Amino acid sequence: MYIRNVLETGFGGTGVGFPTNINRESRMATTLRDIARELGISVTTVSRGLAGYSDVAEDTKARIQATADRLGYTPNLTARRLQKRRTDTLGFILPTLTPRFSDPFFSEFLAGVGNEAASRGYDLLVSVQAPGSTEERAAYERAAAGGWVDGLFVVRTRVNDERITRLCDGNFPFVAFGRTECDCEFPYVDEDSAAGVHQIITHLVDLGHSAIAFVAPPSYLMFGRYRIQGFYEAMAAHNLEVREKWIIEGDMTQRGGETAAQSLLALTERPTAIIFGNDLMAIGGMNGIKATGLQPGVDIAVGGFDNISLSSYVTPSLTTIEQPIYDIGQRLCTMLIDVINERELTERHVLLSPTLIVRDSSGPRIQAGSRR
Amino acid sequence: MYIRNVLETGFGGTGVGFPTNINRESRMATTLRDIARELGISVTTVSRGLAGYSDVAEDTKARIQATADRLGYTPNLTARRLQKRRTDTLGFILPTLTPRFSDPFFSEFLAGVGNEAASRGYDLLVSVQAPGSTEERAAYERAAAGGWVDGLFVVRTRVNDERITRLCDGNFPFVAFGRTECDCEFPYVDEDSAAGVHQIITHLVDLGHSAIAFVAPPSYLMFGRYRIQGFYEAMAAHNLEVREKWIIEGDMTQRGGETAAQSLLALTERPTAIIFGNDLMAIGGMNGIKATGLQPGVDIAVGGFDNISLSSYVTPSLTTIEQPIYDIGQRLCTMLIDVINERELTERHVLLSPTLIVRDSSGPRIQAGSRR
DNA sequence: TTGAAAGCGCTAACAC
DNA sequence: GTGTTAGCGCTTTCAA
Repeated sequence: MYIRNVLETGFGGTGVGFPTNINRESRMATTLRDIARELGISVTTVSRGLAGYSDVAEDTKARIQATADRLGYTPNLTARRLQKRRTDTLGFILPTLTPRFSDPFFSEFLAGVGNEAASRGYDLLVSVQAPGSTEERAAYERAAAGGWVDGLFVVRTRVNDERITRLCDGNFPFVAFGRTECDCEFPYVDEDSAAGVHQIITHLVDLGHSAIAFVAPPSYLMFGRYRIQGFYEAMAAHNLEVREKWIIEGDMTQRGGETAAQSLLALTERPTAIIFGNDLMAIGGMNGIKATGLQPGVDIAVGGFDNISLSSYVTPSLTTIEQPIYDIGQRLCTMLIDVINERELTERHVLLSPTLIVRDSSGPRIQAGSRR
Repeated sequence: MYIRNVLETGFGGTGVGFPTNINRESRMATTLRDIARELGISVTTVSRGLAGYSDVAEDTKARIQATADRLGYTPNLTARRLQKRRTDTLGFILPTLTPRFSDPFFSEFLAGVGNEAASRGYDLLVSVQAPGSTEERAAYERAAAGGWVDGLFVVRTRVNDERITRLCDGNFPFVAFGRTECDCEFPYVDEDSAAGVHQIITHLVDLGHSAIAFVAPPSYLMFGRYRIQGFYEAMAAHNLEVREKWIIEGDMTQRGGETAAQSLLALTERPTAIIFGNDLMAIGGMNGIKATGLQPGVDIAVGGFDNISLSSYVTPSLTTIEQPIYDIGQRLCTMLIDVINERELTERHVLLSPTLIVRDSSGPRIQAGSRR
């Protein structure tokens, strides 16, 4: 009726092109009611016809479908969500250390999650928040309150992760990439970081190294913790001395790796090999090494962690531990959807065995003590 | 009442711990009605009190707020959205060429958009779809139908971009990173790619190069088109001959750059310089060059495009054209929010001037004809 | 200053 | 098979 009036009293007279500001009006979406009115049947029947219920006559169904198509009907998701009390949306709160971050970790994870979500009919809501910030907490609070998203992905788990305790307390559906030391049980996928460090250290020892330094990920991150622990264990297992000066905490960025490498090389007693907590730092670190006039892979062995796609394209190519981020994203997505739908998970706790990728940066076999 | 029954007939008897499956129930969120009932006032008043309307008595307001806090009230966004007919959500359909993509472009853009969106109170809905696929089309169709998101970001615009024509036709709010050749007007931010190619070619010419090859971005992408055009123009401006064999279309990945470089070097008449359509290809390309025994930055000059954060960390460091992706994302986000709220944009069409970043890969000045 | 009523668009229980 | 009724949780006239 309202619309009728508008059309009838159009300023331009009939047949004359409307000014563009009419567009807003014309964008009024068709609803079930429009179809119902058009066909002279009830909204309910239209709803069920479209949903393919068996208790709707075949020919009514066909007529409904036809007018729906003609009118370009698309269901109003918001209304449907309100009614069904689920959003069919998965949430992902990206913990970015710096605002202008650019970590391949996230884009790869996003791809894995996103593809899987799309193919399962779920949307993905992404929020960018600094780890530990008030805003981050607020975002989790909002999620846990319900109605925002049906479930959450938690990545880069922290040693004492209040995000996770919060979600556990609220009994909100979520899955995590990584474990924690919190006292709660939740579904996760993680890579056995400690085992990864073991592998790379064994590799370096095999090559003749014993003076091995470690540029660790932040220790508040659970995988940082595991990698550091793994470092100590592996060194002990090989009867190697660990010098505290040879362990530096990095910030996961290239820049951080560069600085760390340089301060390591500025020591009077230099290591002959450096393991970096992630590939980004390793790549930056190799630059730092070059800047001091040494050659990574020749004068200093370098190892990374993650096997990001660029790691085979740097010079020297990076020896690293593979972490199948894309697959983990995909898998976590499947798990989360199962959790949301209260299906039993076949595996609630997945611990993946890492693979060592040997490339050039770890260099050839050396004679003990042959380095400067 | 329903719940009452459940509680009253609980199997365990009173005082006995409930089985964990009760949690689902306990997660029932507090609504306005709960607060209203608690206070013995109407839902309307609660709603307005919380919204801070001036026509609610100060002390009622305070009491409302207090119980809201106590009960841990969070508004049900879905209900609010249905009522307000806006989602406060921005959409971003990520066109990933390969499923397991890892393009720093996207994570940086996402960071820019995401931070801005968060600070403006908007959510970001991300969907991952192969460019040109049926699914991608469906996603845009759904968006244009309304109710899914309030506005869209379109990135990596295509020469003939049906996403854009669709959105224009439907008069749906969106902004684009890039222009198109479609016959419609829309708000965008773009970098002057042609000017960028000009700069890098001038730089190479200054260094003594004349045999310049180009590994172009896909020509269906608008910025690919511009960069190719820019290449021809700049070569013409410098009176340089363009050999068709020296122009190869790449796929924007490292692998693609590597292959392209190798086929270029396999020619009997080799270029002395190669410009790549983006940094990822340039990095891969440098690897391809090394694989044939030549040194990028010494035997062959290399230029990239984008200035991704890794480009200063590869060896040799990459001479490239800067593209401030993060800032563009931020700016586009502001624009989109303005479009959604029907505010006049100060600038509907932004064309940024690129900056040349000279590093090592373009090498030193050469004598004409001094290369093998 | 507060409340009753209507409605956003959809689905579902329950008649008929 | 189809329609009636109710309701998801919220906002917003309009009266009181």
